[in-house]
Amino acid sequence: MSSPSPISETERAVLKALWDHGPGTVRELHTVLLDQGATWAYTTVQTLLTRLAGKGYVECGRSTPAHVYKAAVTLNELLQQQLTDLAATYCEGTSSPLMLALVEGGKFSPEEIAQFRELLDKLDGEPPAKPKKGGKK
Amino acid sequence: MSSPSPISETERAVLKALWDHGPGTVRELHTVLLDQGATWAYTTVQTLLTRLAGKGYVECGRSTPAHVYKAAVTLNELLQQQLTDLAATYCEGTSSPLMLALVEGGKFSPEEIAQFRELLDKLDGEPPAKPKKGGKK
DNA sequence: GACAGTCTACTACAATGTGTCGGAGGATGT
DNA sequence: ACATCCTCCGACACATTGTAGTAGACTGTC
Repeated sequence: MSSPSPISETERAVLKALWDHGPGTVRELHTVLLDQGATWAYTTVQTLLTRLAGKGYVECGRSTPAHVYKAAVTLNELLQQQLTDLAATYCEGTSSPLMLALVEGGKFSPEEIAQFRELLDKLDGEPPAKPKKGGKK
Repeated sequence: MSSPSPISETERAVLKALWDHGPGTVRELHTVLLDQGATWAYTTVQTLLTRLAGKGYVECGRSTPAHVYKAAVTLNELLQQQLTDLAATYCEGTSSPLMLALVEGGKFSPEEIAQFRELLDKLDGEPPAKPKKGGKK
């Protein structure tokens, strides 16, 4: 079920490079990463990419001459996954404790708070895509 | 500081037992866990407890005859820590992307949404609980 | 068609982290 | 003093992670 393979530190760095830089070949990503200060060998990046692909976080386009890798998940999706995982792990799947902790722990600016309100409004307005009967509104 | 030692699956189970059951000795916790279906040996629980203590998640009261262990963090604190960690890892420390993902991903009930609004109101009302000196702009 | 350069696939390996305990030796109650 | 119960330390196999080398397929160019 929801056993999202964990992403390690280094794998994350590669995934981020993919997000920032967009799809690319091993060589391209390797260059990008070196520019960012990494010191890995070409093959290391390749391994990382392969592992990431194995875990489903990136896709590998089999083109010529070199494979092109691209992120298979967005940052937002990844966050959602992690959050879901947290909820499952600690709160029997419910998310409200997370929300509580987030609001309590995160120091948000008034602007952000306002933004969140809008988010909530939107949620309220158009519930899920499934029209639950009894529009209790 | 920001390197909260990770808690493993099994360690988490023990921590949960501590939360649910309250402070207790190794033997007590062991019993509780067996009841919950675990099949660990007494010493396994002990190891887990020790590791948890080493990581700072539980405290060990040196009483006679057996040490009494108790959780050193609450669920909420742990969640906050994990959330902070997530934010640091993926969003350069900002929490709003998390909020966004949470709201988008979590299917909240109208009641919960209303509850969140209240939370936000509270935040809004009494902003900086800590008067940071030197009004950093 | 042979060569040099580029790629991918496969393999390796040490360092950690995890899951699981066993046994030695000290403290305790009777 | 004896039977217990407890803690401390050490152990071990297995999975994951970080890091990379090598062999062999491909390809564009004389």
